[in-house]
Amino acid sequence: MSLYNKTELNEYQRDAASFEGKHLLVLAGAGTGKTKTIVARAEHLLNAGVNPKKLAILSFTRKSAKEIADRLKVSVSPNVNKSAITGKTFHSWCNEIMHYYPDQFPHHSYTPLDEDDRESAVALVIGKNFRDSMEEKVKKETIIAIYSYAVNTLCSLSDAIYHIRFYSSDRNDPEIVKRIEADKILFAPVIKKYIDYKKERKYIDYDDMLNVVASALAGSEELRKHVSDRYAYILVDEMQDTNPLQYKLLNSFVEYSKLFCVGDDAQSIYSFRGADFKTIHGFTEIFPNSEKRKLELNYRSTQEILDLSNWLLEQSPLAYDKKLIAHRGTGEKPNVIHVADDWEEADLITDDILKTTAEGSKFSDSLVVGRSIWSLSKVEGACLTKKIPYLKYGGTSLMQSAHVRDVVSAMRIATNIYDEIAWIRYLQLWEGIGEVFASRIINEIISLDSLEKMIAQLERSNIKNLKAEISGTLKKVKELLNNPAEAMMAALSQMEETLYGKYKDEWMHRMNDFDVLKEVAMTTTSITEFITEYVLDPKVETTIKQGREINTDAVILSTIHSAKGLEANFVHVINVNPNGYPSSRSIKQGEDAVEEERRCLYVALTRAKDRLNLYRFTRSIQVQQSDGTDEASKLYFLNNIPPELVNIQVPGVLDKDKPKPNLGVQTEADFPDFDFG
DNA sequence: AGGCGCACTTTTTTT
DNA sequence: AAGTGCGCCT
Repeated sequence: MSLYNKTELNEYQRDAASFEGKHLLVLAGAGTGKTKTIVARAEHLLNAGVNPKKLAILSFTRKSAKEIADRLKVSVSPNVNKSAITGKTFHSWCNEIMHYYPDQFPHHSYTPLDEDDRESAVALVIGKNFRDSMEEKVKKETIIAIYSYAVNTLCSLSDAIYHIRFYSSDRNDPEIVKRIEADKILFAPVIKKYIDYKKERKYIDYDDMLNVVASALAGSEELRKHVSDRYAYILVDEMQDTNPLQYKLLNSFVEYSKLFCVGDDAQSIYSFRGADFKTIHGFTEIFPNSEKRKLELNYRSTQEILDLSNWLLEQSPLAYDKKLIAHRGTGEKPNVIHVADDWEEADLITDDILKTTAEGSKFSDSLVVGRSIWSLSKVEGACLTKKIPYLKYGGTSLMQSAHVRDVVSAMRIATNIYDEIAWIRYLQLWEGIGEVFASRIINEIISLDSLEKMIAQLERSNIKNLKAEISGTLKKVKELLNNPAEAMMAALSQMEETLYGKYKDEWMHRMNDFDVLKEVAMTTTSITEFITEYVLDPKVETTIKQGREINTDAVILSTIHSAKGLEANFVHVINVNPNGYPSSRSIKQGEDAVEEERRCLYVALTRAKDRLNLYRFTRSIQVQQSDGTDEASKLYFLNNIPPELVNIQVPGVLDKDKPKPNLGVQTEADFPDFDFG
């Protein structure tokens, strides 16, 4: 069981895990035992008598944070309090800190806004009149991208505008400088209004959670001392994805806590959230009293898989200085498989999965990855028809789907009556109430100081056939503030008829999601806590039962981003086509974006232990051959792939080699008769 | 004027 | 799956 005491660690991993100095960065390539080392470090500390509550185990995503905590619980000695071991995201950690120090953080009780809510809030702030008064249409997505980039990278509005809108242009070009200034005049008032709006309505967005805590800690030595005492040891996974705002947060712990960070610059794929993979190289300069270690021996894959991965990085103009060496030795060459379309692709993949399971492998030995969760839909369909159980990682979670948001909106109103975004959604659900009526009603009630008064005013408004359920649901939920599961079921039963009208045939299917939601609700003690949980940790995995029990063996369908940290015997990477790797979008954005795409594909390739299959469309290759001059074809990552690195399989061509039956010779081409009668 | 249904397009990645 | 645009209905 114990990782640390047994011979499971190599000397480099053990050396890192038992580090005696202050701060350490472990630079570790894919498959070199990054998670193992961080788990061993935690175990080393716990064995030395450190209270598990004093460990902050952090990562960028929920999945990898949970992974470390789960593995630690298995390997740690039985006399350690396992319930105190938790993996946190930076966001959930900051939320926890706010709750420990409620006097320093009045924001601890604010309603958290997820990305969709934030879009709604910015749309409200822009407003129709404001939008019309502007010379050019201001898109809410642009405002959010600029604002979020500025907050996450601690940069000025001008720099953020440059980065989001004029990235590939010359920063000092007078024309660009002029356009940035013009944008500033346009965007600054909207951003100002959004910040004021959050304060007024008691909202807090994802970026605020980090920003509020990082700034408070930076500004108070007293607070830093207290919080550092609470988290004496900070372990950070996926350090290469850490953005400047998170560096600022960590920087408040360098005086009194010890940092232990692991990462791999070649796996940095979160620049859209402000991470810069080069920052990790400056670790020892940024944090005083720190050292660096390296792990280079790969335990996961065969050499053939690593040869292809290494080759991909070597093609980059950037020097990643990575050459993974397989401890396991050699195996099967990666396959590049040509398919006609994504239907054939899905068919081949699912056939392969069935073949491996027939030979004794588990479904979970297969992993299918794609650039977006949406691109995996054909594979999902094929799994359904062939009765292959699967789990989906990434993309829109169950809790962000429309029908769940509908029910949660009633719960949000009951806890924060000024939650305008929830009011808008809730009111528009009901027949006869659209955008205009909803905002008219909200204008009438939002300044009242209790839900009762709001409901009374609502009932006075002249909506014909005002349904009793509109106020009935809210009243019912209000009575159950400390029983989120009951409150949810009550809201659901009152709203069911209306929701059925909205979702029609889909409703029976969507309704099942509330069973999962109810279980989440039952682990919380108030609706406020439930809503925070809902935003910070929405249940992402959609379990498909397929006539089997939940949590049984299943194939994993995942985005590359969500697959980070995963591994599997058989890995299928779909749609490895020109215009996809790198994506045409990234080509427009310039070289840095293209390099991030390269790292994305690298992450995908290095998930495989024994067999790696890459799929690409035959037609996209033909297009490339007839016109090899366009940008997408030139940059395509599989161009000029040395033939000895892969097996290229072309099913159509193989068919041609089969001997053909003798069917006689048609001497003249003709068309069938057409009936003009 | 405002709501609603229908056809149509468009999807990165995560907290 | 969810957003957008358009025309019809109340």
